[in-house]
Amino acid sequence: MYQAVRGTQDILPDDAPYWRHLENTIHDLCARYGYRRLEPPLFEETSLFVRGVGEGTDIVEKEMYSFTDRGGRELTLRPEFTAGVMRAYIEHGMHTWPQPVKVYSIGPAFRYEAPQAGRYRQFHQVNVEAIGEQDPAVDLEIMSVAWDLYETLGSQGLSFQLNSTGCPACKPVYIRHLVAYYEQHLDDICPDCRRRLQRNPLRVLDCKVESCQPIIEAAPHMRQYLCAECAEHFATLLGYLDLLGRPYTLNHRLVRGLDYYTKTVFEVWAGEGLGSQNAVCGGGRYDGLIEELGGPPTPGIGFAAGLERIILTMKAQGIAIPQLPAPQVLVAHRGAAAKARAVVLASELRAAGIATLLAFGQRSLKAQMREADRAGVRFTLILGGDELAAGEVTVRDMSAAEQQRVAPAEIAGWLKRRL
RNA sequence: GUGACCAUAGCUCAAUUGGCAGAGCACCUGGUUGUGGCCCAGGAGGCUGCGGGUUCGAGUCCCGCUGGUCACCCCA
Repeated sequence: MYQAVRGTQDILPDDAPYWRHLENTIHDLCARYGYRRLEPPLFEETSLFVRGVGEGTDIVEKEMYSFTDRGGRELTLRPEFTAGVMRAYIEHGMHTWPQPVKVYSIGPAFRYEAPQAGRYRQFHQVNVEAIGEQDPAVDLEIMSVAWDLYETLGSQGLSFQLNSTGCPACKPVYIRHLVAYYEQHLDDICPDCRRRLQRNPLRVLDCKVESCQPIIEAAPHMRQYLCAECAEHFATLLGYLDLLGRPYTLNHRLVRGLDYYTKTVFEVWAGEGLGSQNAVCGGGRYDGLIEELGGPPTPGIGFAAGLERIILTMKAQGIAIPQLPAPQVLVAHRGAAAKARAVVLASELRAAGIATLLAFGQRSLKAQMREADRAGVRFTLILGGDELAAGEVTVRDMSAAEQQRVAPAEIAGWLKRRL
């Protein structure tokens, strides 16, 4: 028997209301902040992601769904959104638009990872970007969109983790000091950290091995090495956050897996429901990315949030979602002639804007009533020999268990007054 | 990619030292001639994830594969 490919899943009708509610919330929220939708394609040239995400990252090294198409192009299913959005910014000359260009995207992304709770190979993200403005107020705005998303949904127990990773002027200086510090403790750290020191030194900061913790605690912090510009940017952002009374946790160990981040980086951590995955949202500033991809020097900041993870936390916290409207009328019938009338009646009711179910087959009236009951409709319309002869329709109010005859021409109006 | 645990009906789970594969829910049909929910009766639904092995006999024991969950890793 076929089954969904490892790491992929079906969104079934019982879960669909969560998705719809979440997507509606995102669209409303982005509109409130003046972000417009931009949907890049699901796949791009592989080299775009290699350059954009970074050659040494896990994503590029071992997680991309890459393939060669029939024209010999090297393509990759997007593992994240930012690279594609930046490509679109450059390709469509958006640097000539009013800056910053504020856009968002919703859709699937693909990474070849070991699936577990809250982690899938096809997963969905909302991605929000503000491109072309370096003002820390933009950092604040991006973080506020993320904040408001969770606030609007009613999520509890979230924490905003915040750090600055500096810029090309100060980040390398810090890395040199960090490496120098760690080289004095080579015998005390775990093998993974010794490897990280070679490949991606910042990653030692989020090592979880017990014996590495004291080393990390005593390690130099990025913030001690921020250049004047980065320090001022960060201080201004913190001031804005304080003005709005937004709680955040300064986390000097927060480093992110994608190479393009500069200055502000942040994550939102969920309290429960995600197993060992705690990040429901991650983002930051990427002031060098567009230039790296062949565009003009352009600052930018954005974040991505995982929709599956948001829904998992919503369920874990029992967050209520709006009920989707269900059909309120079912048309039942007895006999071929009545069924023909029922087919027409159902069509007329839908045309009149009344969500209507038609009983299929020619099952007993009992079975059709049972179907109406399970569907939860308020009225069942019955068409049989008697109704045909009288030129009327029987309308049964399911909750009151009362019924009456109504003329077909009046039935739509009769129902509309009561629904 | 590494390690641990797990896999029985659509769902949640039973099945004695290895001895005929079951229940609840859900689904279908009935319980007089055209009426739902509650109740009663019946029915359908399984090559016990897949493939090998041990055995007179395997859902049960062994091996491999696939998938799920968890941890590592990483991230949304």
